[in-house]
Amino acid sequence: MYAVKAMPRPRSLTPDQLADAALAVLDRGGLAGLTMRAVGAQLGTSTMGLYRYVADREELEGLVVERVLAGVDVTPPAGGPWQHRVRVLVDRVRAAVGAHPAVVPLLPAHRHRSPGVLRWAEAVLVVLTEAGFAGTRRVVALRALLSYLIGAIQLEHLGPLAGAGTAAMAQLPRDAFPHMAETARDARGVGPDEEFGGGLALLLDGLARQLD
Amino acid sequence: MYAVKAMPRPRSLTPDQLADAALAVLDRGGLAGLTMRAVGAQLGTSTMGLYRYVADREELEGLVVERVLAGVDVTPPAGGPWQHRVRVLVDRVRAAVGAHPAVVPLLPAHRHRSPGVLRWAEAVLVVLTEAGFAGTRRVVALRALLSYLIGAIQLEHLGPLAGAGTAAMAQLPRDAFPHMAETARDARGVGPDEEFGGGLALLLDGLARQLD
DNA sequence: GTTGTAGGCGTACGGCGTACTCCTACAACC
DNA sequence: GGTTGTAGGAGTACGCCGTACGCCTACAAC
Repeated sequence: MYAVKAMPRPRSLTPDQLADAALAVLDRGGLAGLTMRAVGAQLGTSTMGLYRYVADREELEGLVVERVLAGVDVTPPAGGPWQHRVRVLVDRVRAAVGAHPAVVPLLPAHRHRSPGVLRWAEAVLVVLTEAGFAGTRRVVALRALLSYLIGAIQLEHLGPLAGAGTAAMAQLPRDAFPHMAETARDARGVGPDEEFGGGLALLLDGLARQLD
Repeated sequence: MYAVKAMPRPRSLTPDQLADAALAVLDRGGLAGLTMRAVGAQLGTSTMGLYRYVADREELEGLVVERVLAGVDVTPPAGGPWQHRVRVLVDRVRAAVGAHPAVVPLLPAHRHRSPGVLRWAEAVLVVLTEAGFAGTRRVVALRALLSYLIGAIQLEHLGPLAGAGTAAMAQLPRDAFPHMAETARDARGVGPDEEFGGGLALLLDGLARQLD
C-alpha cells in the first residue's frame, strides 16, 4: 500500500442534501420540472456540479425514490394476525408515496435497485414466513403483493376512481357499455382508502385460503 | 347551413398508419427512440407533418398504446367458471403487451383514456356481473384486477423475477436479509407465467370467497 | 379555369442532458 | 509554513428534443 501523497478538497454536499433538494424540486414542479439545472439552482450550485455526485439524471431519480422510501418504517408490526401485519406494511408504503405523489412515475423503474424496497420486502417476508408461507408460495405471495401495491398506487395517482375518467365512464353510451356506466355510478361512493384496502383484502383472503 | 365553398386537400395518412409507424419505431428503438423526428422519418414525411394528426407527442403515445390494445380480443369467453373467463381476459392483455414490451412504461399514463381499455373493462364486468358481483364489490373487484394487471406487467418487464435483481438479492448478506436471500433462491424455479398466474389466482380466490 | 382551404415542409427557438476544460481550494507532506 | 497533487466547482458548448410559425402547394368545389 502506497503512502497517500495528498488528499483532495472535501465534498461540500452530502447525498442526503442532494436527495432533499431533488425531492423539493420534484414536489414543487412535478416530474417535468425535475431537471439537473433546477436541482443545481435549488442547491445554489452549478448544474454540472451535480455530476460529482451522480453519474446521470437517472441516478438522481433513484436517490429521490430512495429518499421517499426511506421514510417507511420497516419494522414488522409485532402482534395481531398476519393479514393485519402485512396490511400495515403495505399501507406504510402507500402513505409514504402519497406524501410525494410526483414520484409515482419513477417507482417502477427504480424499485428493483432500492435498498429501501429490499428492507421492506424482508419485513414482509418475515411476516409471511411466520404465517406459514415458504418456497414457491412465498415467492408468489411477495410478488403478488408488490404487483398489487405498484399497480394500485399508480391507478390511484394517475387515474383515480374519483377523477375525470370515472365521470366520463358514467356517461358512456349505455347500450354499448351497460356495465361500465353502472359501475362508474357505483364507484362514486367508493373512496380511495376503501378501494385500496378492498383490493388488498381480496389478495390477503386468497393467501389465507392457501394456508388451509 | 351554409354551402361549402371549397374542400381541402385530403389527408394522406390515416391514424392507423401513424400508429403503426410509431409502434415500429418504439419496437425498434425503445421509448427513448420514440421521437417525432424518428416517426416522421419512418413515414417518409417531415417531422412537423405529424402535427397535422396529433396535437403533441403525448397524443402520439396514446395512439401507440391504443394500437397495442386494439389487438386484444374483448369478447368474453363463452363457457366455464367465471374465474377462468376472467383469467382469459386478463391473459389476453398480458399477451398483447408482451408482444410490445416497450409500451409498458406508457400504459399507466394512457390507460384511462383508451377506448380499448374501456371495451376490455366492459367485458370483465360482464363476467363479474354474471358471476354475482354488483355494487361496491364489483367496483373494487374491477379496480383490484386492473391494479394487479398493471403492476404485474410492470414488474415482469421492468424487473423480472428471472433478472439481475433476483440474482443480486440471492447474494444479499444473509444476516441482514435472511428471508430475501432464501426467497430469491426459491424464485429461480418460478417462471413468469407461473408467477403471474399464481398472483392472479390469489386475487380470484379472494373474490370467490366473497361470493359465499 | 378559378378559388379557398388545409396539407406538406423547413426553419428556428428554447430547454434538456451532459462532455469537456479551466481554475481553485485544501489536506498532506517537507 | 510553504509546496504539491488531487479532486471539487464553474462555465462553455454541443447535439438532441418538442414544437411554434410561415411559406408554398395540391386539390375539391364551383
